[in-house]
Amino acid sequence: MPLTETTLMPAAAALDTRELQAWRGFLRAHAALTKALDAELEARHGLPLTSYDVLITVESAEDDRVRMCDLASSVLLSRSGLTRLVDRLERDGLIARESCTADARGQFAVLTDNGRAKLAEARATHLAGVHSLFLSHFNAEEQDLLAAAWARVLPGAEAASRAGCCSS
Amino acid sequence: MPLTETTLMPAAAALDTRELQAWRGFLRAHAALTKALDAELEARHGLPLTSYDVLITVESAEDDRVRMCDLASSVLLSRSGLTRLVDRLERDGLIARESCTADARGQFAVLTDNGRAKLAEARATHLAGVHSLFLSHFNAEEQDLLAAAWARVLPGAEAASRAGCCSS
DNA sequence: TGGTAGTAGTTGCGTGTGCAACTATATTAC
DNA sequence: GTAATATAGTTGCACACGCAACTACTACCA
Repeated sequence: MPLTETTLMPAAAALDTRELQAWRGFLRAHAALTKALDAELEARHGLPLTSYDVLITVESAEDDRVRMCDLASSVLLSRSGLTRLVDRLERDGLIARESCTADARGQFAVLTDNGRAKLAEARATHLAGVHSLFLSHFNAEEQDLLAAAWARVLPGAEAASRAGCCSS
Repeated sequence: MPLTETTLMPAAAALDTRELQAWRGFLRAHAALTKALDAELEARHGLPLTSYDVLITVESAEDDRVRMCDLASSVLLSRSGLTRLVDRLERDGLIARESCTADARGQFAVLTDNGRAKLAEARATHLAGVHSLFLSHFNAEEQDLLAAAWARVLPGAEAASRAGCCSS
């Protein structure tokens, strides 16, 4: 239980209820949304959310192919994590690897026909889920506010996450 | 498309840029924020974010003790995941287990003195991080808007995530 | 040209997590 | 009181992920 006032650190006051609801709501909303969307995609199409993410990223790229390193940063995975994920998608026939002629170190992840078909199925499910569970709660103006909010938060957050530790 | 009621729209069109920024920004912001906050807590106090979450939940409970199952749902972990996490915290001397006299199946996770001390250290770091990376980007009114947004999203999202699949 | 530094991708290993099965206790029905 | 069912917590297992080390290649520089 709360005992003494916080020590002599800067800005160490506990969060007030407004802050707490803004922050913890954000965390809970993310957890619930990703869990629900992942479960739905998995149940209806046997496709985890991360795999869907890869497929849609590849599909939206020029010529249905993306370099592995670009893909990794797009889908928020480490390079090794992406290697393994693409291994699975290749095993399932949804993605193929093609080597890059311009840079012999490079590999492209390329969408196969099966991958395109699977994505066509899954996209409707996923978009409907994102709409009904998230976007439908906001009108256009509110969506703009959210987008603006992330635009303010993201630079600092991504810098801090890359740095490993935010200066202070 | 700012649909007002949750109309069952089948063939969902692709997200427009406003929707995309609201949704993907949310995902990226969460990933970056949790990664940065976790790394900072780990670097400065050797405490992962999930462990911090457990400690603060226990501390804010009556008598510094919480039943395992309540703790699991508070920190968004499965029961088995929580068992293992509490194992680690017990090994590190931050949490102790005490059996529950009222229900012989039950266990309490109890904060130890070391746990309380560690939490006192870590709290300042974490709160400063949450402020600087997230809350500082919003004034009080905007924080209220965010809180209201999560209040709208959460019931449906948590219901869907519990159901396993939100049969649209 | 040769040497050094940097980058792309993969692999070995450790870790944190969920699911399903299990034990032990509680609750309800009869 | 006993049987059927539900719940609390733990354990076995599988899996997805990150880090660090490694190979292969590219880029830069003197």
